[in-house]
Amino acid sequence: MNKETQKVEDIIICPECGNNHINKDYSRGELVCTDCGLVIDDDLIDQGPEWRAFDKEQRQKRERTGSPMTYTIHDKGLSTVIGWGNKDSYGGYIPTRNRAQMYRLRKWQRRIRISSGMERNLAIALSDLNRMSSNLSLPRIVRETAAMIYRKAALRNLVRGRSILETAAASLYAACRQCHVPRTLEEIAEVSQTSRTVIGRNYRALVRGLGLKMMPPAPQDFISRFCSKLGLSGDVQTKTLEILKEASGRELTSGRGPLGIAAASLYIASVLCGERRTQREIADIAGVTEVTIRNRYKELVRKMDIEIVL
DNA sequence: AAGACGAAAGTGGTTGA
DNA sequence: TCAACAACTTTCGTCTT
Repeated sequence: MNKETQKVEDIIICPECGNNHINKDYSRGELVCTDCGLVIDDDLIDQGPEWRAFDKEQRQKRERTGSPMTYTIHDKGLSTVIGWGNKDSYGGYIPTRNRAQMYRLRKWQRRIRISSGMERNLAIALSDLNRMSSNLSLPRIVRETAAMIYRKAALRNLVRGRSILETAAASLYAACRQCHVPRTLEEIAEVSQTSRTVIGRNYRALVRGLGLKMMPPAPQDFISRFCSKLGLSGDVQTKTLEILKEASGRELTSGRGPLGIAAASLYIASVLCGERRTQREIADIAGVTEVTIRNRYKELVRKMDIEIVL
């Protein structure tokens, strides 16, 4: 089909004046005859996207429905933005002499959007949060939780006097734990350009200041991740969880680092299932030392009457 | 040769006076 | 502010597979 025929097919004749100067105004959903001004169809449906998107980025740019409300944008993605087209709300063009005024309006709109110090603070923090959780490929729910925690912290003036980045990292750590997708302090530190110690300190301040009820991380929560990193089967995972259940039933887990417990039970399970990994391999993944695994697993084996043959 | 073992000293953070 | 403290790490020589 060449351009010529396509053009012909698109012509709509105005029933009022018989001309074909019809203007489709998708932004207002109207078919208007530019000669006599008759609105032919005010219920014009914009059928499907007139654009094509080849990748996610393009689609995000072109999609007309906005994102759902989210805590990860500092104004929850709900603020008004003055559009850039030089048209007024009736679709008419804005005269040149008013362009400067429009420009100033847009400028102030932007400034109001990120006005107070807190808004600015939030904007920075949330972009940090986003970057860090991307690097850790954390699920959306964790990002939202982290953003919410940071928001609360900001509202309670817990950020002033602290580094935004550190507080953001601490929020993320807290969110991970709350959502039962724990990351170690090391892992958070890794992507946050700060130290484990500092994040830990800020985290504690956060918990105290917001009255968050945080349970110590459960060893169970680490298992699936460690297993997949070690290339261990579901059997091992199941076995590990069994061991952990038994161990916590016998009060063998309290007062011990959950990472050490997780690593030790994983080691035991890997041996029992005939998919043995060395203490060193597991230690590296879990972020503890072989010695800790050794101490924990000896203890578990002794107190739980597990027979282990290396 | 690699892995497991365990003793001993060191580390960083918490707690309580 | 400081010392005691528990959990964990580092280090290293020895034993096991």
